Amino acid sequence: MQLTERDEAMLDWLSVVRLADMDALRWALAGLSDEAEPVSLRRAQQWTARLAEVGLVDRARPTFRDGSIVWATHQAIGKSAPNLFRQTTRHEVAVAAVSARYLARGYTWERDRKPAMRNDHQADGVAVSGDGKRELVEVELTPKTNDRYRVIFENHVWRLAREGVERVVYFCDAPTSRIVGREADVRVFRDERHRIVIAAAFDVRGKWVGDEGAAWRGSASPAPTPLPELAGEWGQA
DNA sequence: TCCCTGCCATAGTGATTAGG
DNA sequence: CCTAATCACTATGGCAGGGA
Repeated sequence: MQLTERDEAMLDWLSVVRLADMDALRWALAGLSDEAEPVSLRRAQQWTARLAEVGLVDRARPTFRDGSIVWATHQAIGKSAPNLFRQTTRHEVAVAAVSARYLARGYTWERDRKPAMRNDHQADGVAVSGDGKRELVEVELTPKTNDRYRVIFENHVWRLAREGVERVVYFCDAPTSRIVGREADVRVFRDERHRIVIAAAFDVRGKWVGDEGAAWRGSASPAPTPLPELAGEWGQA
């Protein structure tokens, strides 16, 4: 087996997101080949098969109804295999789905920094565009308590103002998007509100159903995918 | 039914080797 | 030395089979 640059980039990415489903792999494989459209499901499965054969990735189907979950093995990245039965697994798979779509848009993906102070908040990921603009990415499939939102949005506003963060983007299911949108309306100053973008991109089971692109349309930065205004349906929920 | 897998044929690419 | 044939891989998609 010949390990290509893209294979290595994929393993690096899996090292960051830990888990991904086949759909996320389709986007990540495209993004790391500088392509904007996802590769076929078949292709993603075969990529997985190719790397699984030499022990660099492993996969499982925790519930047979859903697709496979793929992760990089200890041999590949020096991290132990994830526990697929934790509560947070669904969330991690969703984060990977979002992350992979950022890759396909030419962003790179990083883990957010560890909380630096009391009341600090660590986002699910940081997407960095080609010209270095950073946006915090949150994936929320269940609403948090109001009190949590107070702390979190204070932190977002701080980071927008002080840490050079361009935008904060939430990817939610529809009910959660409404709640997050309402919180953002209340807690973020009017003239900063447009820098919090909320997309209803998942169904309640955590499957991506979003309009590919909606969440990027409000982009505050011109690159890499300059697009006009945020579509209304994603806006104030 | 949905989803994954194996097997198949085909095409493109880059490296290596045989022939002139 | 240059070109062409060959080889090893990867990419893509069709189709049948199998499990829950």
